[in-house]
This record gives sequence, structure tokens and C-alpha cells, in this order.
Amino acid sequence: MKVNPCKVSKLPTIRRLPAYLHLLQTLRAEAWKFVSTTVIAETLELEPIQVRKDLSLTGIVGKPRVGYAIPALIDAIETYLGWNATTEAILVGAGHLGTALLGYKGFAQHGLHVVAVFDNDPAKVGQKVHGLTVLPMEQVAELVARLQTPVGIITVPPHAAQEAADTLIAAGITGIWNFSPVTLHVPEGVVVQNEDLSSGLAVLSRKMADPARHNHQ
Amino acid sequence: MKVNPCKVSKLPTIRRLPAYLHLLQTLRAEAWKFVSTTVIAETLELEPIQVRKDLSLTGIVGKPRVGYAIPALIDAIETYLGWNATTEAILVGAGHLGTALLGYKGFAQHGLHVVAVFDNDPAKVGQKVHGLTVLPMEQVAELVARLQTPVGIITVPPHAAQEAADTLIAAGITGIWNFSPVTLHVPEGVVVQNEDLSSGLAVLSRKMADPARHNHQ
DNA sequence: TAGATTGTTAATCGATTAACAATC
DNA sequence: TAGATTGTTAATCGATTAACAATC
Repeated sequence: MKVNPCKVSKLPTIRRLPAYLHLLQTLRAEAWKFVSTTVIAETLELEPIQVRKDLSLTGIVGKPRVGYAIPALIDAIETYLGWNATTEAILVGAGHLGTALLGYKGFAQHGLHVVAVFDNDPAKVGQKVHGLTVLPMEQVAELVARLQTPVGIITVPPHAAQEAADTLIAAGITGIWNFSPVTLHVPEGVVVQNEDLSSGLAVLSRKMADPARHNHQ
Repeated sequence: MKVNPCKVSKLPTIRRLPAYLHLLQTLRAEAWKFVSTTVIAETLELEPIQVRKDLSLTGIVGKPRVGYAIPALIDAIETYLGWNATTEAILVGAGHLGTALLGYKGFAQHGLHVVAVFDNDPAKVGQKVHGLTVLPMEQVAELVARLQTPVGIITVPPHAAQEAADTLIAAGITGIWNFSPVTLHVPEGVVVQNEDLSSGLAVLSRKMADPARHNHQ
């Protein structure tokens, strides 16, 4: 029995917003001024009505017969997602995935700025990864307290994930982006977003196994 | 107006199966023999009834008062996902993310085996990445034809994604795991699974912006 | 046996889609 | 103006949750 006090979810819509944003930025770069949901839907293989419903969540209004002003729409989505301000984050786990995420330029576009990397492997501590020196886990508390970093990214092996989360939360982190395949148990007020790649692989595997190949992306 | 010929989706369930699998493997390593949906639900922060509905998709049946036999359940999920057989894949785009995915040991557990890496950057061609030599894109066709590789992983920059997909499809690839933030246009019969990280970041951003912090993972 | 647990059938909830009036 | 497009209200669809009989 789960009591959901306020029913603001709209999760599927939120997941689609970055795709709209990316397309709009491409169109803006091509000097487009307006775009209709018909065009957006065709490009992203969605239904026009769904695009309109999605965009309305950001509060934007369009012009009948013309569509939406692209710069205003970009601004509305970025504001809604909070991506026009910088959010500082720390990353825990300087393995392959952690290193890749650090090197990924795309995050900056979404306002995410990784300011420090931690690992509890002495062999990794002190090494440079994409311009950042790997710090020992003992320094998490001091750094988060000093910089008031809100977000922690967890890219450690599964067995170390809960402990990493505990350390982050104790230090004052309130949002965790969890790339490990374990469910983190966190106190109220701490937000967790799971990004386990095996979910996606499971979907791909099933779609391919299905004799009737429908390519609903 | 979209006509869906057969309505086999169950996507949310399929997304959760890897989490069940991971937990079950942990329990098995701890010498557990049986597990109830009550225990699974508590660990994964789900509802017992949802766990039962999900597991029933794989065809497994449990024993009242006892739960499910762990080895049989693991086997049922792996079979359902096709993860007990090896699937060969090639990867296009030897950048940060591509390199990280190659180094990620987890895929082997899910039966995914990357047999070749491609890139159209001459500076990258010929270099070794996690034991594989980066090949030029011109060799995709020959290799896929020879090895009959079913899956292609796309980790190229956005502007190169559609062309990469076209090359893969022309070579005979029928499943694409797309890590770029663009919607790939593919012919019928080709399956695409999008794995754009910015969707997850969008959800995290909104959850954190929300004054009422509900941590529904 | 008693009672925990499964699995089915029905109810609820939320997301998607359809219909259509309003707009420029 | 005519007609493409928006945005609202209603209908449909699928997923989650609830109720409860069956089981060992």
C-alpha cells in the first residue's frame, strides 16, 4: 500500500525532453526560427499530439499555423530541466565507465560540471583523469562540505555501491546518479536516478528475439 | 493513427528483469536456495505483487509458502532474455564512451561479446583498445558478412550517428544499441534501442528541482 | 494444521491517443 | 479568407495495484 502524496510524475515526458532539446539546437544551428509539432514528430518518430502534450509541460505556448519559436522553446526546456545553470557533481569510481563519463563533453551542455573524482583504490589515487587528480574516499566529506556539491555520480563495482552512497549522503549529497546495478537504500530527501545499462540491453535482447520485429524506439 | 499488430510490450517489466537477475546471483553466491517475492521486493524497493507479475512473464512458477527456486529462476530470466547464449557485436566509435563500454566486464555476463571496433578517424585506426585493433569503417561490410554479427553499438558523435547506422544496416546488422542522442531512421526489421544518458540526467534534474523529494527509484 | 506465499481476476491509475474547437 | 496548427477535453490503452482463492 503506497500513498503518493503529490502525483507529479510525467516521467516519460521528462525522458523525451532531451531529444526535443537536441533537435531544436540542431535546427537553430541551421537558422530555423519556428518549428511545428508535425516536423518534430516526424524527425523523432513520435506522434504530433504527444509532442504538443510534452512541450506544454514546460509552459511554452505555440502560434497556430506557425508552430513554436525555436529559441523560446529551447529556453523553456532548459529552464524546466534546470540545464541553463551549472550543477556541480563529484564522481566516485575512476574505472572505465567513470573515466568515460569524465571525458564526455555532453554533460557540460546540460550544466553538469564534475569537480572531483574519488576512488578507494590506492593504485588509482593521485593519478590524473581528464585533468582531475583522483582523490581518496576519505576526502569526500571535506570537499562536499566546502563546495556544497549537490550531486554524486556512482560508477563503482556493484559490491561497493551502497557504501559509496552512504559516504556521499553522510557528506551532504542530495542527488545520486547511480550507474551500478544495485538498488541503493537512501534516506528520505535523497534522490536516486538509476542508469543501469543492462536494462537497455535487456530490451534490445527481447526486441531481437521477438519474431515480429517492431522498431518502436 | 498507429496500428500495433501484436501488443507484446511489457517493456517496464523487461527493464526490471536485470535487477532481479543481479540480486538472485548475489543470493546464490551466498548459498540461498529459495527466495520469496516479499524478500525480493524489499531489497529492490518494489511491491511484492509487481515482482510476482514480472517473474511470471518468464514462465517460472513458484511454490506457495516457499518462494522460487533460485537456480531455476536465474535460468528462466537468462533464457527469457537470451543471455545464456553469446551474442556477437561490433562497436562503432572508439571515443571515450566506446572505449569504456569495451572495457566493461559486465557485458560478458549478459552474453554480449564485442568482436571488433571501428572508427573513421585515421588517427584512431590501427590503435589498440582493450585488446582490439580499431578498424576503418570501410571494413564493416566485410567483417559483418563474414561473422554474421547481429548487433552494432553506436558510440559516435551525434552528427555521425545516422551514417554509422546506415553503414551497419547495409552490412546486415539487425539490432542497434544507440548511445547517441539522435533518433535513427531504420528500415523495418531493424531493431533500435536508444541509450541516451541525457534522459536519465533530465529525470535526476527534475527530481532534485522538485520541492517534494520523493525517491521513487 | 495454520499461515505464509503464490497466482488469478478485477480495479485503479496514469500515459497515450483521438476528436475537435480555437486561432491566426 | 482557407487551412494548417495549436491546445483542450474525452476516450483508449496498458501498467500497476488490490482483493482473494488456491496451495503446500
